[in-house]
Amino acid sequence: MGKGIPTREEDYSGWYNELVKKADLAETSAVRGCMVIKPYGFSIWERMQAELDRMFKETGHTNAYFPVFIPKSYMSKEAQHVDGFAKECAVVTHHRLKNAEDGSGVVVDPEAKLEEELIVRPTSETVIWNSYRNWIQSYRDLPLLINQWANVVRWELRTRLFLRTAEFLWQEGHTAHATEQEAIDETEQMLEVYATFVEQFMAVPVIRGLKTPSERFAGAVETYCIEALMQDGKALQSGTSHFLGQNFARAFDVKFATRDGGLEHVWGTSWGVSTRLMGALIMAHSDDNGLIIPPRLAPTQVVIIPIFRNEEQHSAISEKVMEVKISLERLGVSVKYDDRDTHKPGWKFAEYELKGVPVRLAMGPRDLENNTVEVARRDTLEKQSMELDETFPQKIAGLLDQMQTDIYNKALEFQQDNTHKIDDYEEFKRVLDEEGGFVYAHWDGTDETEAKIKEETKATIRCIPLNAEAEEGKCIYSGKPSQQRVLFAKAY
RNA sequence: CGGGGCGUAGCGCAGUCCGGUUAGCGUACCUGCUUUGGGAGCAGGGGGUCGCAGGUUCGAAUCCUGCCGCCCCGACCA
Repeated sequence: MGKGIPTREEDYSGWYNELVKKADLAETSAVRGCMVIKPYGFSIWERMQAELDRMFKETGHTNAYFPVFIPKSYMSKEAQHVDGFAKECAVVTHHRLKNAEDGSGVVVDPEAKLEEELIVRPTSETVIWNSYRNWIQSYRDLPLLINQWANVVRWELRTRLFLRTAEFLWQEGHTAHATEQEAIDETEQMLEVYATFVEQFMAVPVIRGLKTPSERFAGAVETYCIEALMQDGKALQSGTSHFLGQNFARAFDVKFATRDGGLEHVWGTSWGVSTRLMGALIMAHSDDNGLIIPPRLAPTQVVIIPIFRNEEQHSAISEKVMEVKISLERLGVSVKYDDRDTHKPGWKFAEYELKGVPVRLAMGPRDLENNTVEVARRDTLEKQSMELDETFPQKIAGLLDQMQTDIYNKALEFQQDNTHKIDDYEEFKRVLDEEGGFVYAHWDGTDETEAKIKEETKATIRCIPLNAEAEEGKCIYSGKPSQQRVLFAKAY
């Protein structure tokens, strides 16, 4: 493509990195591992937030906000939790700077050392459950259904824009329930909310499943996840929903009086999706010309570009375009009219292609004369001339719906074409090495086998699929009996 | 933390081996004219602590020493 972005074929990760930057989604910052999300990238994230937030509220959740700092002692209250996160925590040790005595700048004031260090939250279970102790007294206080939109910090060794950054934006739901079953139902419900969002808005098909014990969230009894397949054949974990059992309730002593006068620990869940979804969106659909954004998430669904030689033509076209714009907006379509005379039409065509605007309308003197407009769709790059009659707005709205479906179906077809059922370990290794994709294979259920396979193939068990058919088989590695196939892939 | 690579204009790079005019090219930016149905053309213009600090030298982007930062590959991870 024109702007020096490598093709996917040449250099997939180079393509991804350059696309993120050239499409104005994000850039690296002065702080190692942290990104600046630029206005266009953030507007897509805001579309995701808006739809997810609506879905959370429809399922009874309310938003709240908890502190970015966690007292160090909280982290160690749940033993597995601290094991999972200890290695990647940013720690605040002082609260003041002072001028250096040699005039070289500012230094940390040793006098200002904190009594107890503060951890910059890598996730908020501990600080939230500490509050829940006071919020929950009785079965009447349950269920407690809270969501938080926040930033978190995990000191990752190697980072990539959106896919893995030291600081990232996400939402984290934290709920408390009177019964185990109700908490499990909540965990499963939120997994389904995520799957629905990713499939219906992001147009990315996902596999719903359970993590193996080794991949489970630190402190969870069970971790549910959705896994998506990217164009390079690698899997991306796109959302997780955890059943916490009574682990955090015990760690933070959160008990409630039951209806019959007893005193019990509450049952918890937590669930989250992050700006990593931006990475999934980019990698699932985009091509060598730039981004492809599904209409339901596109900040701008239709861009209109005028083609004119003089001011007279410009104003005549603008007048017509305004009518079209209003008629589309009436149907809920978001429209941008770009009549800047600082860039030529060809430049704008390339620019909006790079940014993935789903539909482009171009109107020039010829169109004005014939009462037509050129309609180009981003996903297929097809162009056609359409009559500007009273059915036109409906046709564009219909086209956007069609594109949403087509983009999903293309991704689904790719996923199906790259999903294999394999029973022979040599074939298993060959496919993962040469072709990538999802591989369904039998597993004996042990950590040892999982670790060995990871060591030998770099592939991990992405999940134990939900609703899979029971099937007698033999573990692909050990040959021991297995009741069900699990999903293997190399992952981000 | 191990291995490799790189720091020169907003971005992408050449120049460094072998020290020597005023540090150069593409792109982007500014001005003007011509252009405008797929990233325009011509002319003119602005923009540089050559990563930082020290050293060698008449003279350092270039040689020496030390430091810093970034990227890629591994281990860790949403």
